[in-house]
Amino acid sequence: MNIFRHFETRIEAALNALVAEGTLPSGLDFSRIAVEPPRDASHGDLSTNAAMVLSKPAGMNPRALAEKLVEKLKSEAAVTEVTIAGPGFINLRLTSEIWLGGILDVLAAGAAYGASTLGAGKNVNVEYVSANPTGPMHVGHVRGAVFGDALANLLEKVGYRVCREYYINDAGGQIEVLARSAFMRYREALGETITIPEGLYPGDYLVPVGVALAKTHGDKLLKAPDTEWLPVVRDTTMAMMMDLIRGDLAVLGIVHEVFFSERTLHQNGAVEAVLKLLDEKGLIYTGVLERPKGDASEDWEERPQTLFRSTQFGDDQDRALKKSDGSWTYFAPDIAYHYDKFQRGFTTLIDVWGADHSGYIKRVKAAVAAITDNQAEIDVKVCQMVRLFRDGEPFRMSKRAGDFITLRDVVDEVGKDAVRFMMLTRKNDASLDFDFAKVMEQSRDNPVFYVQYAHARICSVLRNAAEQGIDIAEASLAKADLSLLKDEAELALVKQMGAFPRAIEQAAQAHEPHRIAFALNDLAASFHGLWNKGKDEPGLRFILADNRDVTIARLTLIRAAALVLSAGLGVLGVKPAEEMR
RNA sequence: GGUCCCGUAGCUCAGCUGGAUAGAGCAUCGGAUUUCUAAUCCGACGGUCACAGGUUCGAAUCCUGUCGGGAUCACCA
Repeated sequence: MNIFRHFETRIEAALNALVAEGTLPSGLDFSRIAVEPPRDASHGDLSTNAAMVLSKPAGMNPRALAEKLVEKLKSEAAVTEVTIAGPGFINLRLTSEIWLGGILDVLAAGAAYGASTLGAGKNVNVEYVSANPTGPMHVGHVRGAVFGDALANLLEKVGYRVCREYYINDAGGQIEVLARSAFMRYREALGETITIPEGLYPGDYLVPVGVALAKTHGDKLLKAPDTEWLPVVRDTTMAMMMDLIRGDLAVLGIVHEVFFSERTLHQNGAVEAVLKLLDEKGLIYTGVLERPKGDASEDWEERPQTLFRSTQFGDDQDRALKKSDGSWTYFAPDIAYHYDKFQRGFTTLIDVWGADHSGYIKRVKAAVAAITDNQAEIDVKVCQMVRLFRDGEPFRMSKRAGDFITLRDVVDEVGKDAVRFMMLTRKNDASLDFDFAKVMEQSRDNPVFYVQYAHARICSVLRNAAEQGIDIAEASLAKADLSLLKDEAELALVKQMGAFPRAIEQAAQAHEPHRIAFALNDLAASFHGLWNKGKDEPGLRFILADNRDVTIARLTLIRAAALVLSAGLGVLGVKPAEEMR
């Protein structure tokens, strides 16, 4: 049971009762009412702003309204005290039984703890990574990949049906460049000595592609004209690059359900179709864009182009759909792509992009609004840059060919779990510092370690208990007398666990998985604090030789805490550590 | 120049979609260990929430403007 959600409904019931007896007018909007933990725990267990929010529409003084509401809430089960504070906050204090009961919920739910039906099975499409298929993924892709994946997990956790999607940019000019680069490697594989010309991809990840081409085609392609070998080489290369990328993503534990090819949109006429749709709405014209202000470059020239009236949907400028030579811009198939998502039944779209694409948000939102007649909502999450540090020193990747840090480099050095957690310790729209040393550091300062250590510590205590012959089977723990948990720090931990489902829901609604990382850090802090309290007061230790019942109750408590930690880590895609070594 | 993001303690950052006396970690200072792993914990110190207006019962949070930092810009993808 989500205690906050439970009391939300109880408060609404109380308000409805007040409406029924004429104390409050009907037709009030309850949507802004919040039930939350008070900022200061001394105020109580729960706090609601109901009286303040409803005061104006009800035409009542907030405190007077609060008093009426308090009358109703006093009789509520599990409520021990109701007070009015400040401008009209209503603070509730609950029995410790109801909080302690939450421990059983955790045990019953296990790693699924915090799951809810908020999303009601609604389809959500999360598009993330979508890196150009021209080589292995580099470190710059990692944050968006982890963010998108954790967000997808989070939405699934609260009951959405999530489609994880990757848009393959396999139609642009860079694909031909890639194919030509692979062709060089093909010649190399046939025994030629090659030098990769300027402008082609020099990376040696194409060497296996050349070998594969040579194996399949022998020297047949050498004699063929461009028009013949190019499609062959392109398709083979693309397939191998996507395998490479899927492998990279797998290293991070990421698996997409749908890989959507841009090229298919050109081939099946979807781009023309969506342009026709926009044209019928009168949103397309031929015109000339103005020179961007502040652009003093020489090579600017006026060009008549096919333009989309994105300014009608909040964009700053109309946007080109065709280049001056009549071919499509990148934007045109992208509209078709988003329309395709809509046609596949998605009315909630989330795109995860890097900071370098932020200038693209308005036009895509405009396009989605236009083609779906505002029937779909799209949220574009931009992940700001990751700055890399080694031992506190920033370092940049040089642009020189081949000299970039790959996703695999990072994962090989610090491990999948550390990378994933660290990437989620900032909100997406703030830039993030990633220090290789800090991620591996075993200290309070490193949240990756700190949270893992809390979990491992609990596992360690449970192992010790088992060695001492204490039955820690789930079924036995479920029968513990939890009323023996009386210490303030114990109850604080229990309340924090009880608030966890709420944290999950709010993170999901805000599309902000980083909040889970912070909630876990807080939970770990409460546990470490409790553990250490047992040092000062031996009577508070988890395992007491002379009191089996209290021991069982405490082991149940920390077992539940471990489950909550692993539930949260699960959302982040991080495996909880059983021990630290 | 336009657009987007950021600006909160000396440093790195949270701040629950507008709530109560703005919170953590690091650093500094003072404490706790024959350990259920001290790889941890407890306490103290530390703030004009960049600045100026506005909206209202109430603003770090929303709006306008200014300043500072970053990203980005028309036929690349």
